[in-house]
Amino acid sequence: MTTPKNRVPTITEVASAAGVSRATVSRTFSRPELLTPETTERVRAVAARLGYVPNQVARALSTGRAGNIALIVPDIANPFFPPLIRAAQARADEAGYAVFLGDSDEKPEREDILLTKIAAQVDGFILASPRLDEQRVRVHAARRPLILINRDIEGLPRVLMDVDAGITQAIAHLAELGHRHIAYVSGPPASWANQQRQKAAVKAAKRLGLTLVAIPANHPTYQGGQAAVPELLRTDVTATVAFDDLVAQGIMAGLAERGVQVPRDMSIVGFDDVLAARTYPPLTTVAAHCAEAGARAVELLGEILQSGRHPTARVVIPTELVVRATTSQPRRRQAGRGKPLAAAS
Amino acid sequence: MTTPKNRVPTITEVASAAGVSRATVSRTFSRPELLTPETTERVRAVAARLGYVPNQVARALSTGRAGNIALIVPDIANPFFPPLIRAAQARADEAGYAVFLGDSDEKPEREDILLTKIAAQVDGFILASPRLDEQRVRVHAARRPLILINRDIEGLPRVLMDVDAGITQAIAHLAELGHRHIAYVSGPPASWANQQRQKAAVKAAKRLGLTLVAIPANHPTYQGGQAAVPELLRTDVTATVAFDDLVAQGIMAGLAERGVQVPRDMSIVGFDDVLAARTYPPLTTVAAHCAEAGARAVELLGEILQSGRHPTARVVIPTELVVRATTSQPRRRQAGRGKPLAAAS
DNA sequence: TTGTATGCGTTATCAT
DNA sequence: ATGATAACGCATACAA
Repeated sequence: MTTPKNRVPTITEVASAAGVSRATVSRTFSRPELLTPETTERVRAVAARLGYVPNQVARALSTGRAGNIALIVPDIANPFFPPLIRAAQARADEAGYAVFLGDSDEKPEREDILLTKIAAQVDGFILASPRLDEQRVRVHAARRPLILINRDIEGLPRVLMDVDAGITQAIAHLAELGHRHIAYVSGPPASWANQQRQKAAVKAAKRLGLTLVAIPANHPTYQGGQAAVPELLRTDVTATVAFDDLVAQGIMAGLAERGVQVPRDMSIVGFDDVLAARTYPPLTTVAAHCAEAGARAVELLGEILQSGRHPTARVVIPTELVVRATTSQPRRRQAGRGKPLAAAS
Repeated sequence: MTTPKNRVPTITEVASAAGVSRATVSRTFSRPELLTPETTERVRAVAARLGYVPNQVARALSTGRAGNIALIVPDIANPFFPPLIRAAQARADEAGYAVFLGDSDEKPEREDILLTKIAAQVDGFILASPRLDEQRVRVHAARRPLILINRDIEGLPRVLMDVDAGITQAIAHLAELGHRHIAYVSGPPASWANQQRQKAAVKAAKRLGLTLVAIPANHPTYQGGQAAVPELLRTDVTATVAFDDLVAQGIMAGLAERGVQVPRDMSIVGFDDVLAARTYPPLTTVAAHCAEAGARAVELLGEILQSGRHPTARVVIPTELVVRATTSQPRRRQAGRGKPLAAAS
């Protein structure tokens, strides 16, 4: 009824139907304070009857403001991102922005392409855990407001996790339980997040007099964690801190396959807290509050877009250890590691 | 170097720099076959030097084609969607489309708003598991090409899962193991997907002479599944088919809390296969191939946009049972349920 | 308070 | 094969 044909009416049709100029219709939707309440109301009524909706494309071309933001992530399917995306989306929505989602598939060059391709369609970018090199990031940031998540580049607005606090708590927790030898199973070496976490782990371990070995997981995935288990078992560690929850989960699976019990034979600590209590046993992990990170990034971007200013804010989100059930005291005899079940008898 | 200032050059600047008309520059990027190879190359060179990128907004306004598609989902954080989104995103990218992501937060009215707000900026929609009522969906579909995922509305192009096949296999599998009383823990009653699955379960159970009780999980989440457990234990079922993997996982957690062992005391079957083997024990589930659904939906939309035709395709993606470790024969004595541990002694 | 006229960057129509 | 020019739908100086 409201829309006789498939086409949505334009501002011109509303104007003539309401007996006003196009400018008045425009103002009705963009700057109603310039109009008499009566006019606005009348125009609104006509517009509603006709099913008129301001054309955002035309608006964008005219004003230079797209009303959109872009969120670019390395892998949507990584459980770290959905909560972040969800929260960002919700905040953007409140602020009246629609969001483009880009998945770079962990490839820096894909990030670069996405960034340039949609630049004209968005007012700003949020780059989550970008793999792109610093120089390129700066180039893009020079064109449009750009917020970084999980990457600390001087001079750019960014939202970070307080990795140090969480990791320190985790290592202290393990030390308190009596662990002396622990492993850090790392994520992508090129990842800033990984470097931060590894560095923090090394520092905390040193301070507490623990030995820490780093074991690479080629990919920050379940499979990556699983694949790291053989090398993990070649060491004599009694506890493992994983790059993230996904890797931790993979490690747990790999251990289970080999009959190594968690936490009896090996304590595990994850990072991110995105699996909640959804592992078995429920995972002890460092909560990174990724949803909050997403929300804060959008807020930051919104402020920049509103003010036109360019504050190089550096938001740090606190992290903290959440102790669940994958950590406990090490077994008495740590000697015969490598064949833990045999050693137990 | 390539970009002296923050602003990207317009077609006019490229034109004058290359000593050609704006039309020629335009053709260089949209219809190069109309130009001499020499001209295209020359213009391209100048454009590259200046850092020119065609402005998609202006393009959209001029052509009516936005070069974008919208993907709307009820909840990004539901593990069913990330693989779907990821696959859709990848396909869209190949076809040169950027994608808007909308999260309706399971609210029909939010879907409605998103749909109308973004309409002008996209060439078509993909609506995954829409909660919106059929009439409204049709209204939107009349304006722009719209593909449905997980919703069967006559006359609209849609991508569905062959729920019947998977559920039938699941029930048959349980029957074969010796289960006689099974439960279906349902998802959102308003959800078409839930109705399909429940219907299929009822039908399959009847055919095999099993009794099936339906137990509601208010929300299709981990918590929802967990909350359904008390009611589940009040019945005398020995096996449960859950609305989806998330609910199944919640049920497993709820059972574990109460000392009910899976699969010894209760067999569990999920749906979707999005948790892979990431539960403990690894979940027996119906694989729904949601990534493929996302990809197919984009392909379908692409075809429609290319051809301008409006084929009301109905793509059905096969599903099949994946047996892992949460299903086994029922315990001998089923009498004293409700306090399964006591009964065991 | 409202109307008039111009421009946003591009494509498409019509010439040449 | 290329150039001139009018849309596309809207916002906004400027005028009234």
